[in-house]
Order: sequence, then structure tokens, then C-alpha cells
Amino acid sequence: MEEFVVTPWEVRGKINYDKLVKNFGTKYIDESLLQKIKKLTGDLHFLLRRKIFYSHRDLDKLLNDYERGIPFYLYTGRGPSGHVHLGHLIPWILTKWLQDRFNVKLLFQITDDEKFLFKKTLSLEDALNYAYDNILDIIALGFDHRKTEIFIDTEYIKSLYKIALKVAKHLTYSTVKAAFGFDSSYNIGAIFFTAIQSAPAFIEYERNKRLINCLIPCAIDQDPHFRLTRDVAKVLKYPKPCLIHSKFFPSLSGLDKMSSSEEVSCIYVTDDEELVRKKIWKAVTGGRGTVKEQREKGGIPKNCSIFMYYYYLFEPDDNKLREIENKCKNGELLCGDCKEDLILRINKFLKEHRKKREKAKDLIDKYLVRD
RNA sequence: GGGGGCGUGGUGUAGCCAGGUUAUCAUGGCGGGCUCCAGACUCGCCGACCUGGGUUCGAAUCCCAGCGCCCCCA
Repeated sequence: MEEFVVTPWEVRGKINYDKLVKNFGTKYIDESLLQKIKKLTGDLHFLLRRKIFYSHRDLDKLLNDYERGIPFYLYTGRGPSGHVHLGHLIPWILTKWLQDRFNVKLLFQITDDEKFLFKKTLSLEDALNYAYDNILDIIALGFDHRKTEIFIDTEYIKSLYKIALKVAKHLTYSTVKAAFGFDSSYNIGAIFFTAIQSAPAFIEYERNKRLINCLIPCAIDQDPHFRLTRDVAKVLKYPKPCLIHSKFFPSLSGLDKMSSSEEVSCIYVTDDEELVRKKIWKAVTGGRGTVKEQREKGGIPKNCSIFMYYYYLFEPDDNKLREIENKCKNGELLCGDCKEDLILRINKFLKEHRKKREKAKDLIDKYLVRD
């Protein structure tokens, strides 16, 4: 079997999520933890119910603290190397839900510096342009502007730099090399960068000078950064940030091909209706060779990228999702029809998103903070 | 500052030393066949020699310069 790779800069192969929990040393979000969240929020978001967010660090501790009156804030981010696709929305959707349910502040870091340093062909100017482009998508998701600060690293560096320095002083090249797999050919900006990504995890504590926890919802590939962040937190006498990790949104070109930012294997929020139709129509399914065979044996939803789209985003209702799954398995639902239905749902979603995105252009100043 | 390596389709590469048809292979993209779709399979297509000089009948290949990237030493 092909080996899989998960780092903040590369995700490929057929990912074994259990192995990640083991190798990274994180914990599963188990039933008792889910019940605890439900107790505090009143319900559970489907991304939690369905174990799409499946792993964590110290979420239990953070919730216990919360019950005892110790507040927390949310911190997540985006590396602006291109347009936003549907997969990027997963952590942000849960982040919004958490913001709403817990009524907490959110820091949203846009790492244009990172993408500039790590993407060979990306200029700093282009990264900044994508930053502003991507911010519209973030705002479109409906975060509460009174409790949300979005910042672009190159425009907010003064506020981040002192903390980043404190972090950097306690990270050696060997540590960073081991955490990220760097070799001698990496530029020195890349080596330093993780310190910048650590800063927002401590910034609220620095500002308030009183105990406040930080919760970071992110895809699990970002965990190596925050492992280092947590390590230095001890030394710097900061609270360790807590994390919840999501799985990756499946690729349309096959579930074991996770090169998710290939043009045709994902849907960009900027894709028009025809392009969505074309991409979904080309997507890999769990269907059988012929109608006859499909009717007799049924499809295999767990191998189907289309079903995964329902599962991850486009059918929040568990009963309705189960209905789709059953109809597929018993041969009642054919892939063509299933695709048509999904195309309608995606295009409906994107149409709404585009409207909100347009409106977001007038709202940027309410969210964006600069030095 | 010194020494060395490298630059070929979107990506990864072969070819370079010993210059010579239409530049290799894989992956990707596009189109067709087969499929309810897609995949698999199958047929076809698309797409590259860093730049500028020089040598030569002829340069990806040899020489010079430039640009860019990388490694080692200081």
C-alpha cells in the first residue's frame, strides 16, 4: 500500500486517520466529550456528530475550565495561495458554529507570508491579493464582526512579532527540522515561520494578562505547528492552546487521491454553475459498471466522492443522509441522478455564497485589523 | 569569499559525456469508445529543452556570458 504524507505543506496518499492520532499523539473526540459539548451548546454540529472533526488536544480540559468560568477564544487561519475551495470551508464552518454557541472571540490569521515563503512561484504581492480575495469568503460565512478579528500577517506583524520572537528563541533548527521534515535546502523564512503561526495562540493572554484558553479548529495537517506552540507555551508560561482536528474534504478524483487542490478534483467557490456541473459529472463514484448491476448489488457509498460531499457538507440532516445511503446501497438510486441532485445543492449553496461574498466587500473594515 | 551541482510539457523525469528523423517515460489535462455517471480498461489528442551570444551544414547536447535555484566550505 502506498505510504501517505501529512504535513502542513503536503497532503497526499490514502490517509490513515487513526495512524495520525497515534503518530501525532492526539486524542479522539469520544462520545463522552461529544456529550459534554452538547451539554454546553444544546446540540451537536453534524461535523462533530459525523466525526469529521475527530481528534483533539486538551478540548476536555478547555471545556472543564470553561465550566469553571475560565474563558476561551477561537483561533483559526488560512494560507492564501489561491482561491478558496469547498474543503477550506469545513474548519471555518465549525469555527462559526463554536463562535455562535459559546459567544466567543475569534482571531483569524491570514498567512500571506507563509505562502510566499513556501510557494516557489508565488509573489508576495499575489499572496496579499489572494489574502483579500479569501477574506471575502471568510466574511461570507457570517462570523460576528463584533467578535471577530481578521488579520493579514504582513499587515499585522507588529502585533505578532514580539510573541513570535519569544517563541522563536525556544525553537531550535533541529526541532523545527524534525517537526516538519525540513532539510538544508529550506529558506530561513520557512524555518522561522512557525513562530508567526504560534503568536495568535498567545496574543489574547498577552493582551488581557489573565487566564484565557485558546481553541484552534483546523485540519489535522496543521497539528505539527501547534505541537511546537504547545511545547514552548510551558517555557513561556502561557496557557497551552487546545485543538480540534478535522479530516480532509475528499477529492472528486478518487478518495485515495488526496491532492485536493488539483483544478478538477475540487470545487472552488468561484466556480460557475456550468463548471460545477462538469466537475461533478466527472467525479469518481462508488457505482457499478451497469444499471443492471447497480440495481442488483447497489452502490458503495463509502468509496464514493459524491456521497462524501453529502456527508461532509450538503446533507446536514442525518436521517436524510441515511436515506441517500440506503437508496444507494439497495440499488434504488443511480449515480447519475445522485450527481444531478448534488449539482443542484452545490450551485444553490454557491449562489448564496456569492451574494454574501459581494456584500462582504463593504464589510471588510469591520473585520480586518491592522497595525 | 572559495568550490561544486542543477535549469527539459502543469508536475516528476530520460536524452547531454561520444551533436544528426517528429525529444523519452510517467502523471496530468482535453476528446472518443465502454458505462446510469465516474473509475478501471481502451483509442486519439494537448503540452517542454532558462535567456543571450558563439562553434557547426546541423545544438537540449559543445563553448562563453547572464539570470535563477541548490549543496558544501569559510
